[in-house]
Amino acid sequence: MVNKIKLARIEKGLTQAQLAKRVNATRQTIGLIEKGEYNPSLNLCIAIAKELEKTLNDLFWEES
Amino acid sequence: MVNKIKLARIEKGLTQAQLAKRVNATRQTIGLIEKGEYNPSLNLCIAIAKELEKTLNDLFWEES
DNA sequence: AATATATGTAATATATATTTAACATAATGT
DNA sequence: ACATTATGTTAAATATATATTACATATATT
Repeated sequence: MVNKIKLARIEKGLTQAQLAKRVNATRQTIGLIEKGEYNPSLNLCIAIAKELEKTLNDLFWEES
Repeated sequence: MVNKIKLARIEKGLTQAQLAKRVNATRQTIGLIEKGEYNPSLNLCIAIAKELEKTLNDLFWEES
């Protein structure tokens, strides 16, 4: 399963480092979130979503 | 502005303590989230949304 | 071959979310 | 009046998200 965040980031033509800078995070944090090994804060999720022109549901929600 | 989470919780007929228990959090944490003074973790947001039968966007997303 | 870029990963430090415990108040029921 | 329930709030302790620094690798470019 390829990550939705990674896909959205690549669609926007951004590197991990570029996205990190725009959301005031580090490259490492972005990498871990994309790996799905993280439990990021709501504010960071919102910042990422806005930067990638997606919503929270688009990137972080899965119907079960 | 009354909180969307508080509204959804009351609609479900739950107290802060009851919701807290169901999402493995404390009453205080729920209270602070409802006050909007908190930056909760994504996992907690997801747990709250599922328990209240809402989505992340319903409770935590605002168009700007 | 050498350099630059993008990403993976690990150790330690720091900031902050969350818990625990406690006390306060308002509302309700007996 | 008394007890109970729901919520507000605060202080200190604990867990964990995030930053910082560093090194490694793979790929592309010159």
